[in-house]
Amino acid sequence: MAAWNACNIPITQKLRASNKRMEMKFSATVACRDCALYQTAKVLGLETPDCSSLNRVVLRDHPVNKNEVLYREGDSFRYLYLVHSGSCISSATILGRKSQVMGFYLPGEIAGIENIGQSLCNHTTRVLEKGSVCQLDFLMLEETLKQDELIRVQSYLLGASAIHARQLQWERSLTGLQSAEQRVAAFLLNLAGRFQSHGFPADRFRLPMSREAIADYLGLAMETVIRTLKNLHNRKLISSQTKNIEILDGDALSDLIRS
Amino acid sequence: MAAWNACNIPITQKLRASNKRMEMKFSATVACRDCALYQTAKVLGLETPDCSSLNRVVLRDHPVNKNEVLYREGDSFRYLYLVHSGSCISSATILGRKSQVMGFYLPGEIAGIENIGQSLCNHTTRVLEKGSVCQLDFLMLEETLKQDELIRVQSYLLGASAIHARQLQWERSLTGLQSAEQRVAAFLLNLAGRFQSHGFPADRFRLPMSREAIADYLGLAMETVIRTLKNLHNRKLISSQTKNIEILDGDALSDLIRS
DNA sequence: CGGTATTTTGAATCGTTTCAATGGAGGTGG
DNA sequence: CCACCTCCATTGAAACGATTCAAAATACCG
Repeated sequence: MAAWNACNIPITQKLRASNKRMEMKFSATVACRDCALYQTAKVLGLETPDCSSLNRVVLRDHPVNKNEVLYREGDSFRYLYLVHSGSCISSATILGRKSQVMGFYLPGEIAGIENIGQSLCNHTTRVLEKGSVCQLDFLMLEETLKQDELIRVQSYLLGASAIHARQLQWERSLTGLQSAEQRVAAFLLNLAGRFQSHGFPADRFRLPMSREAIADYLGLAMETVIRTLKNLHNRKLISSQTKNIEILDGDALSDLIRS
Repeated sequence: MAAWNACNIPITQKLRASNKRMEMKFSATVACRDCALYQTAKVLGLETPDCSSLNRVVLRDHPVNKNEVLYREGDSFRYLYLVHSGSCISSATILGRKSQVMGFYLPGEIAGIENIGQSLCNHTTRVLEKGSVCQLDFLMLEETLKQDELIRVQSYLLGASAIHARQLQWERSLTGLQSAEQRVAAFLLNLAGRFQSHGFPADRFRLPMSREAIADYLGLAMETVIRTLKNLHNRKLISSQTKNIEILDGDALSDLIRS
């Protein structure tokens, strides 16, 4: 299926190619605290199993429930949330309008990364599917970590931030896709690529978000999203039953976007 | 007219509030080289009239002609272009499609800022209206500048990069505006705010770009942009004759977006 | 003052939205 | 374990708005 879009960079492997990616269960499973700490250290590029210095930075590995708010628009920015399992949705009120869905955070991605470089949060992020997140104290980072750890973690976050900027640029280019079919196809391929880059199967996944959220994200009406998915299903490009998606012909989906 | 959108931060004043903004002529005027160097130094936050160290970083103040290409998609990223006069348009081929307009650079803004943190250019930027730009050698920065100069320039660029990210986020939210009228209104207000933040009048300006470019940028057909402008003109919200725009009722335009 | 590129206008088509009503899934409590 | 309730997904039909295609008018540049 080649590269589906320009945004699918494995965050967890960006800076350390030799870093064996951790295995994450897709459904919500609350790992033991020590294990979570260890996983987080690995993700951040810290090899030492002795990650005692992380104890003050990684505040907690935290089970989260549906609709729980991680941070709210206007909050002062301090924490990052590494999504271990479950998923999140972030929205913002830009242009003075009603809140619009700005993006989704899948397992392996970092909620709050969009705030780096700013003092206030500009999104509201809430939990879509219950799971667990690791809360990192961004301010504490600089004070606590050992010099070499700090550099590694910082460069990791810088990389993650660049990845987020690319995702944003990709989203911005959705405006150029006029037809609902193209937008939905692009959306599915983007999700597939992100799942893949975090170690999950690309052609078979469960949509964490509602049809309404997809519609808002893509700038379409909910009914249009539904009809488009059904149409793609009937043409055997995908299999779609409620939240379960299977990509049957990724190349054809790519062609849709290009035409 | 209050704040029109969340992206209107005076780049030239972001980090140094006490920095008197330089006067720039709107139409193309090629300043003498020394003068340009001095202006550039001021914009970057360097007070010393002795900016000899800038000589190796600011390669040249360079008159540019319409359609001239500053950098091309895939080029290795090295230079930033401070737009002194004239304006630029940047486009990219995302999602494997035909090139899409991704944004515009007005006088006082920095073309190439979107590449910071990446090794390759991901946009193609060309000149819309002839003018002059200052070419900065981004790689040379670190090697050449004195320590305190380097820090000041770097933090300036970081701030500019954050501003670009906010503009990108604003553009991303265009997807949420369904009607052509809302998109055009948002576009005009965004332009007005950017002109204002760079020291130009907000309610009376000349569109640097063609109707076709606006249409591509907003994800509309060119004819729709024309008809929408005409409609806003007839309703006396704006005055529009070819490239000359006057905003007659900014509040009403804001209301359009909100409704 | 030409010649070209851009802007403007009109009319028909197409696709998306909207509104309204039905169907189904998941969660809670008896 | 089932009934119930609520939220979410689905379907249909009508209306609206943007696109498309084609032609004319106007601006811009050398």
